[in-house]
Amino acid sequence: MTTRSKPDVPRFYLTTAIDYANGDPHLGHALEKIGADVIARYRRQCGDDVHLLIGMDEHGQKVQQTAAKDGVAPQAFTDEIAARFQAIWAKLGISYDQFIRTTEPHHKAGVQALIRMIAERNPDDFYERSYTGMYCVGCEAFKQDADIVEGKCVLHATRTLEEVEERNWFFRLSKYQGFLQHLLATNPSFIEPESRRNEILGLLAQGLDDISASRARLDWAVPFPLVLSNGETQGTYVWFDALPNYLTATGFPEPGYENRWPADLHIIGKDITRFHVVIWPAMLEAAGLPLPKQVWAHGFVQLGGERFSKSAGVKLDLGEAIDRYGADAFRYVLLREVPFDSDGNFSWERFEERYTSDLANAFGNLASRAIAMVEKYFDGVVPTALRPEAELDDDTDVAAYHAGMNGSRGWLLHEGLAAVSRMTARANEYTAATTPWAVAKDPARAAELEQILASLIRRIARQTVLLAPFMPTKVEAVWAQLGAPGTAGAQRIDALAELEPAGWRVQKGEGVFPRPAPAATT
RNA sequence: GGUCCGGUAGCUUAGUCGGUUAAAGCGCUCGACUCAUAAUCGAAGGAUCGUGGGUUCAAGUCCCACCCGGACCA
Repeated sequence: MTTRSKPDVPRFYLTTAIDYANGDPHLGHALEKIGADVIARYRRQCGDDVHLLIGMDEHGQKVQQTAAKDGVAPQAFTDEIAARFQAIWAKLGISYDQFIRTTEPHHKAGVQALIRMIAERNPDDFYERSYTGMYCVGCEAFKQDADIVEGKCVLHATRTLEEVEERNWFFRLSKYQGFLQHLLATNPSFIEPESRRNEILGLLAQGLDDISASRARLDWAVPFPLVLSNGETQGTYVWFDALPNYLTATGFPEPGYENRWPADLHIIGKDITRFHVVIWPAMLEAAGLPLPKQVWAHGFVQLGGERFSKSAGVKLDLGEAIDRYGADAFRYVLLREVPFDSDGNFSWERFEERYTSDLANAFGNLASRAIAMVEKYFDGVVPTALRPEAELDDDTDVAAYHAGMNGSRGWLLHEGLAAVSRMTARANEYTAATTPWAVAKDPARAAELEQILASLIRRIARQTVLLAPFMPTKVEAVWAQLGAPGTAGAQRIDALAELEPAGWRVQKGEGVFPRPAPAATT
């Protein structure tokens, strides 16, 4: 065992899909990164040593062509795209620990090392094969007849298909079919949710074809380390370049990478499940490396009921969405509205409704009214009092929150938020039922009043901690108004019972979630 | 064309092994309250559970076909 920074702390290495450097970040990218960030923050608040990886996939013919069209070098082109992605992640508060780019020298060396490792361990796994077909530059793939209309690819009608014969390195994926079937049979949670696992099982049952690992005419790529028999050196094909980023990010093949690898969780979109659950484990197995513990495929966001797409003009300006009520509100609404295990919808209308009802009216106003009463009746100092029994009702929801957040039943972040919402509603009901403003009028009921307000502040403090992974900035404003020590984000999220607000000096300030102006409705 | 997933009140969803009047939130309507961000609390209304068959004493919940949406593969 080599040393690591925090030897006695459970580590948690999670990754997101690297994004293709051929356009701007959009809502779909944001959903994945926000979800991953929430999980990362949650685990940090559970005390884990978390490493969140995010990055860019920067090679490929399409990038090269787009750059050429813009009259810039590919590296300069991807530098700018990467900067734009990073700017958005910063704006969204994504707490990534590492940002990998596949054009980094270390990544390129790592990809080559992995390929060589496979070739040494399993000399038959890479072989040469020639192939003839219609090649679409847009797809960077050969197309079948069904996808060709009038000599053009149906997905890229503006580009001309080329008939191409080429000799490539192939990877013997078919050899790993049994291995993969065994993997999913013995370790079903390797891919979740279940619907995605079924998809892969169906795919495996149909049988696997070998896949191409290198491509001709692929200049903007990692040079494939094996030379073809005709002396040609080709570029490494996309998946052999992109997938290993999770591994090369740990320092592979340099010593010490085992401290991080294998990853605990790959978070990806449902469209690339196949690559992460079939090709990637097969590559690792071929190289004799450990497999990641789990792949989680989230769904897609639709926009206003329509499929998100650049070409159809159905898109949402991320910057505008963030500026509306701030990054935190956007993070909250997105994860509340879109189930993290399936598809969901996002619209400005829902955004307004969610923000107003959940954050401004329910949670924001709850904090506001409780803090105001502590100021008014107790000069701002939270009284000491025994917990009312009614507070125990929250325990079920706290448990439901953790169940949604810790992956035990899948990564159901929306259920975590729903649980907090129920706690907020319960606190408002409690306030209405106990009527502290009426109790305050009777000096004989002082003890009762103390209990009510201590309970309310304690509940709000708990909810604030539970919300911290979702709204890292806003919760600190609430935390400060509660007069709580330290920061909400530093609180152990799995030790809420220890939160005791007696003696805190509250201070009411500006509403943390101001109600939108009536005219703001779109 | 094949595989997989989804189609439940205006909207978003929950409905575990099939079993009493199909549940919740938001929105809408009415009532209450006044500590609070015209917020909150309570109540009411609102669903032929995509369509058509079938199995069953009993189906949103199982089977078949079809329609619609999505993803992947070809």
